[in-house]
Amino acid sequence: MARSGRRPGESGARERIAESARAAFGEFGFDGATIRIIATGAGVDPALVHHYFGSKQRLFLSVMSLPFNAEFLKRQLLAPGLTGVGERLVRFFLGVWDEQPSVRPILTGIVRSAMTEPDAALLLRDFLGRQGLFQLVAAIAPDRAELRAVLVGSQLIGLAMARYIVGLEPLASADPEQLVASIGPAIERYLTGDLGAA
Amino acid sequence: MARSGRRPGESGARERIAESARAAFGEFGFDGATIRIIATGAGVDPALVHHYFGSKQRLFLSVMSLPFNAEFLKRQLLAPGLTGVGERLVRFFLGVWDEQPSVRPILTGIVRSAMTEPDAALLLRDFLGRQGLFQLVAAIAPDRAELRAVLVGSQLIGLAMARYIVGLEPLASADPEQLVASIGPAIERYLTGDLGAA
DNA sequence: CGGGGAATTCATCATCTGTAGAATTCATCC
DNA sequence: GGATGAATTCTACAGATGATGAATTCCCCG
Repeated sequence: MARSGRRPGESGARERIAESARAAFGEFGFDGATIRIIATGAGVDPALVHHYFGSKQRLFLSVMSLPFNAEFLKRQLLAPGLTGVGERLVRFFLGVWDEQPSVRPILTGIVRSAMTEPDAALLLRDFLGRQGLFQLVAAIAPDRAELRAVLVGSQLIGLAMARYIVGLEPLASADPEQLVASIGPAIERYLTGDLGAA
Repeated sequence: MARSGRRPGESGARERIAESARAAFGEFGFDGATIRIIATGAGVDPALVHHYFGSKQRLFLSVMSLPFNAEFLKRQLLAPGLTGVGERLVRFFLGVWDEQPSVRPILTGIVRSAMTEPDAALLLRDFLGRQGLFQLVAAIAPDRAELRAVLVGSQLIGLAMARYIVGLEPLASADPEQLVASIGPAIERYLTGDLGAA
């Protein structure tokens, strides 16, 4: 008579929860994405979320990790030489946001949550700093690589915020190649140019 | 015996609530800043907040308006001519964040809240777009002023996020003049340079 | 000196939040 | 085929949150 208990067949509930969580974190941020919203999105009882992931924080950290491959990026961006590396980086960055439906909620979620959640801010710092961009920048310009990396990071994160989160026009609906041509040279200067006195 | 009722003398409660609200919104964002936190910060009962401002949203909008004076900025930045206008804009921008203790929580609050609160996103769009930066940019470069304005805005907002909200090193503790020298030319190119094909 | 209105607080509501524990159902292994 | 354990749900709690309405106290004007 009761409807509790295990359901027959393979359910894949855990993966459905993870996907629903990514979507919710991406749309509403850490605070706005409630466990009940996530559970409903996965067609599942809220308690099951805790059963699998323990707490909301652990759920966030388990599910929102970025598949960032610095080695691959280095090869991809530096193969044609140094000239045009700024354009290529912007093109790659926009491509990830525009064309990869699985990665986008992770990125928006991290950015949205980093404003208020220290854990998310840590993820963002890692991506922009030592664990992420820095690896790439150090291979291009060893001198003052930290400063160059965060300058590039600040422009890229500002671009993402304006285009994808705040929806600032005409940035939000600009043609990607227009942005590559506009922003690429600025990035390239951060990467290889003269940054002024220390 | 009861402690309710009006208190003797001038209290300035309304202004204390406004200030406490600015501080709380700046530190915790719209969602994190609860009415109780705001009331406690003002030394006041939570109901008084509603008495004066109606709802939390109206409180936010009443209290978080930016004193942005485009005319003053134009005169200030364009007086010495066009050369170096990028550096001057970055210097002015950093000066507002670094040196004006009253404006800073408003800025952090808008940025923090814009990630999840549509009203705050609107404020941010206004500041970066038609009502704000665009006024300045149009006076400098009439051609493609909208695009130039949002490009400048994206770099400035990214800088603010990295330096003041996420605390990304070495950006967070960099010397302002170092940042003026590093970022100013990029801004200047957005303002006056060639942005590539349309 | 009396009354109207503003300031302030109290008590409270309905709702939502993350989380925990117990109960129920199924799959699998011996 | 009974036992063990995992999957899933139910019920519930304790706390926080935004909001409301009534009560209380004071100021000011006549």
